[in-house]
Amino acid sequence: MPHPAEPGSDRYHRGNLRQAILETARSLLEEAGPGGLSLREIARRLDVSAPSAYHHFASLDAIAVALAEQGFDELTERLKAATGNLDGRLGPAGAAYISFARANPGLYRLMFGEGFQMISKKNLAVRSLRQRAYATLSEDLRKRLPEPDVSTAALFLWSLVHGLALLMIDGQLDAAADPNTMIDKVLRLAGTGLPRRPAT
Amino acid sequence: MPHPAEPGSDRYHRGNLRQAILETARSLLEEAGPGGLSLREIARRLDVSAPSAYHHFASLDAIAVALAEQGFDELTERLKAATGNLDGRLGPAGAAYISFARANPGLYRLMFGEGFQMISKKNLAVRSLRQRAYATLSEDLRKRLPEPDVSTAALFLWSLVHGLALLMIDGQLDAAADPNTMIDKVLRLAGTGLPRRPAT
DNA sequence: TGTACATCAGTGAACGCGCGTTCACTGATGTAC
DNA sequence: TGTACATCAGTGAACGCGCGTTCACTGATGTAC
Repeated sequence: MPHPAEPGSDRYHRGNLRQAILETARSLLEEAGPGGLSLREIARRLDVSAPSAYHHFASLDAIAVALAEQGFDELTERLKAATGNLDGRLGPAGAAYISFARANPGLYRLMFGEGFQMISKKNLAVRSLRQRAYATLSEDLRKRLPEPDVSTAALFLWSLVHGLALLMIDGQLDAAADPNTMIDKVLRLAGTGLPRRPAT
Repeated sequence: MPHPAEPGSDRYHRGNLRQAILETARSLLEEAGPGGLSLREIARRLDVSAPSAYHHFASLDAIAVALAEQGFDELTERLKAATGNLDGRLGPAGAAYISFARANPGLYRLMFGEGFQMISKKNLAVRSLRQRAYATLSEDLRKRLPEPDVSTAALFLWSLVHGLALLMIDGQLDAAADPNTMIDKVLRLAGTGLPRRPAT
């Protein structure tokens, strides 16, 4: 009996393949990066034929977009949790942002990275998700900063955490140092500014 | 006469194919991104057979590494030029860094981006180029900043310009604003730090 | 309760594609005599 | 100056690969009577 699909077994029939595809796609994304996402590999891991996915997603692109949506939801949630109670400190939000990226590097890259190699539709969809997320974040910043040039401050902060997150994800950093203290120190510098050179 | 190769013509025979491959690869890189680099496409554009490349490069990877090397050389040069005469201001160096990335987005991404999808050898080679570049940069910073925590300052600065460069390359920013003034404002914030929230 | 049937989530086979690389070759170049 | 020859940058054909997607199908599910 190859695939008897007894009721109660964990065969897919009737509904849970969609969910299984997303979960598997997500681990594949973390293992192989956005470029490694492959419908055939997902199907292989689920021990299911490749075309079966087409009953749940229009294309591989659609799967990637669904993952990116998950990612933006989760990131937003984490940031909300980090900024919730205190109302002036931005450090915790920055740390939460970077921690999300470090916990989900493949997903983070899908969300924010390499716009270039994406196929048309995915590119547009993901781009608009990004822009929505950014709008939310800077709206939030607006409440915490003096009025003039909020947008510069938002861009400054986003650049900083985005850059630091990617450098860490890419393993470009001193392996010796403790990541969390490094993040902490860098974010503190965002508050104080770079030290001036010693007066000559 | 299909390929008569008269002396003085711009046929490749004897030596200039290597150069031509690098140039074409570089424009392809800018058009299609690192993921779009393709030996066959390069050959096609040069109107040359694909295997001919193997007389000059061991593999497609080797071409990519050669491009990355070019990139690091050029970036280093630009930074040197920007920091040469003045000795305390970091703004010009930051601006030069970002300007390099904006002028060569594909190359910049090859150099610093998406480590994940690279094939083994290329990955290692490019990674070590990056680390070398970073070491040079922070060595230079060491001369411009008060001693304690130079490495934090270097990481702060690198994160900021890297993040901002990528956001601009990806076209994630307000298309309305003028890029150069935005860069300028953000870099100035790196000196002063974020404004404090209004005292309650 | 038992049978006929529509639904639709799954299947295997096949499509066309572009890729990096290998192979045995060819034919122009430039050198040795 | 003229001929024989080694070199080696180029060639076309072919390899095996993995991919996304389409197609006509099958067979279990759950519903209507």
